[in-house]
Amino acid sequence: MKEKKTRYIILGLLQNQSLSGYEIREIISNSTAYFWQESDASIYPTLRLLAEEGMVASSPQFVGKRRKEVFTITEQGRNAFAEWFRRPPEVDARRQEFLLKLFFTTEETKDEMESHFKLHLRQLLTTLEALKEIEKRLQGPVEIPNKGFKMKTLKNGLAHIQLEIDWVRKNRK
Amino acid sequence: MKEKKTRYIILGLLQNQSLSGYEIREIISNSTAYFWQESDASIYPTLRLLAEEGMVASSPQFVGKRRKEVFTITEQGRNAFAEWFRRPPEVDARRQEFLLKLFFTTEETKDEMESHFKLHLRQLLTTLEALKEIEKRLQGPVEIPNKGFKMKTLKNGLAHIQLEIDWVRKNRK
DNA sequence: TGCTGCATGTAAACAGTTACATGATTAG
DNA sequence: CTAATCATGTAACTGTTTACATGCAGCA
Repeated sequence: MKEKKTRYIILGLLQNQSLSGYEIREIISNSTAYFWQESDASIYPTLRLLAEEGMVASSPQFVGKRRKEVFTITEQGRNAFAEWFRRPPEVDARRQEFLLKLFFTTEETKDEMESHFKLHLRQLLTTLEALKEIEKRLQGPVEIPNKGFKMKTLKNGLAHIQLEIDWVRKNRK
Repeated sequence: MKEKKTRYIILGLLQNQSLSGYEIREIISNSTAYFWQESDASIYPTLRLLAEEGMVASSPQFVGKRRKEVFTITEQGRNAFAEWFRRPPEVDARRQEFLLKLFFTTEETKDEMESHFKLHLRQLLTTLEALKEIEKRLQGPVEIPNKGFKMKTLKNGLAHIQLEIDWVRKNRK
């Protein structure tokens, strides 16, 4: 029984504030993307779907002349979110192409793998920086509801990234 | 540019040996599934596709009276695999429902999250055991081509699982 | 004038999963 | 005899991505 998970990150973000599709995209891509990604194009259709189902209500807002469609969660939406939250999280399908390539590495291809290691490390360091940025923001005086749990989520990411960096440094050569 | 990745794990497994669809399924579900999963139903159609493309050749084999369709990689298949191997691994779409729920936890829902932690821990311990089993097999005297790289892949998994277990133990309560 | 960022969307294609279906063989 | 395992498959669905498309506003 598969079911569109995109719904829940949207409903989750709408718990504490009304947001436009664009704002949701922004939040996802620079704060939750490290543990939950969505492609840009998936936001708008899902918002429309949620609106049709009565999970969110939309109303146009204007900043100057620029129109924005702002979405607010409804009581029904809150219930659907709570119902999802209670369900045990599904184990996520692991598909790590980097490890698949490592697994299939041979004496003949180990130099190619070595270059994948290099790239992997660079990407990890970039991600690490990004996460540290978020950490700074989160540690700052900003008011964020349920900061503690968001911090825990972040720390989990930081720990895995740091482990992976150490592992890469030990295993490449 | 998305492209069926299922092809490559199949081609990879066929590098050193000819296998039937069923055997491929078995290998995936009890040895690579920890970093690369495939649903059972995806194997057979992909094998047929690969056969149509000339990447694999199939020939019926009989064990007693039982028919088995055994697949062998072709030169073309080896080239396609090598070409894939050289390409930089794509960053995998992270979608960790457990973390998404942690991120959205509030004072009101923290008990529910606690029960998710419990289940998560149990699942981690099960996975840890399974990985240790594989480790034992791998450390044994069995002849496995390019053992070293397979061992590295495994150790990576073990390290992350162990980290996650420690993290869970620190963060639940 | 042209570029960047804000803002919203659609159509088509594709990958992957679920659920179902079938039958042979072997071990207890 | 019957349950488990070996063995192979398909149809339908659905979630997701890719690529494309549009237009306004502000700034240099």
